[in-house]
Amino acid sequence: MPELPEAETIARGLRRYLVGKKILQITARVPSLRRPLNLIKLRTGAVGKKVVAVNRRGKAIIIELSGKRAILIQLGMTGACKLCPEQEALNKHDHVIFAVSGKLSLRFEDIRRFGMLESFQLDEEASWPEFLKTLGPEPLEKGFSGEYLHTITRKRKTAIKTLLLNQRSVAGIGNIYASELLFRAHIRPGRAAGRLKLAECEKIVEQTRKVLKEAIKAGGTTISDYKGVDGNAGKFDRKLRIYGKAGKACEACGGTIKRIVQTGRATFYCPVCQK
DNA sequence: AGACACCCCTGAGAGC
DNA sequence: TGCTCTCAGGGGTGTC
Repeated sequence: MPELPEAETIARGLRRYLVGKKILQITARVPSLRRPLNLIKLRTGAVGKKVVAVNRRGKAIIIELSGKRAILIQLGMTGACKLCPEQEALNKHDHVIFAVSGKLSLRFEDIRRFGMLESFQLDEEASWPEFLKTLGPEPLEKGFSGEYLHTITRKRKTAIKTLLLNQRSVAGIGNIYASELLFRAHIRPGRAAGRLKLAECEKIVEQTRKVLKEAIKAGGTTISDYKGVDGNAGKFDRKLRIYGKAGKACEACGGTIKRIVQTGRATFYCPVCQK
């Protein structure tokens, strides 16, 4: 499900209600998500601690706690964080429940269980989840520039879309926005990354920023099951120009939108507009 | 090193 | 109605 804009929307929602609250207890209703849940480590790291901040890194949400502890939440394909009154009935796929002061309940719901929850020490990089250590620059920050993209792509034969999906290149771009931003940048997803000119890399960076910012404004994308902390769906799906539109007319040129598969993931593009 | 295929899991929708 | 098949926003692992 969630890419950067969805994670950002969730992080903002959590921040608003969670900062200053105390984690009272953590319970799990399944033994594992993507990996076995280390409930003991989660509890030792978080129970009794106060929420200091809620941040986002790429597609992941980081709940910062007192004592420099933190919880990393990776949403996977179908993960969602919901905040509700503690007495509210549990849903079938509410897998991990955080009891929070003020009679609140933070619930991690995840139909496909591709998500991950990990506890770590913020000021000890050695304790960080591997995923965090290797994550590329934030696409909305200065580190992600045309020059950066140009540099890391030299001699790379990988398709540009595949490279953008790799979280080590840049953090937070997922399958939907990868198609959308390449459409807006007029670049074919199958182009060898190493053959892109500096000006094209700049265009990609510019359109990445634009599309992500627009999506954050709209509260994320809803394909089927994305929800914000309050259960509200995002509205960006109404703004998608290319994703999921195979066989339909390109809004820019009227040409027919194509669907291809790259490393097992669907890609959509306009063969006329994108070179 | 880097580029893939495959796997984890449930549910929705299409087609028969 | 109910079966079977395909597909789905992520990312870790193993193999060539």
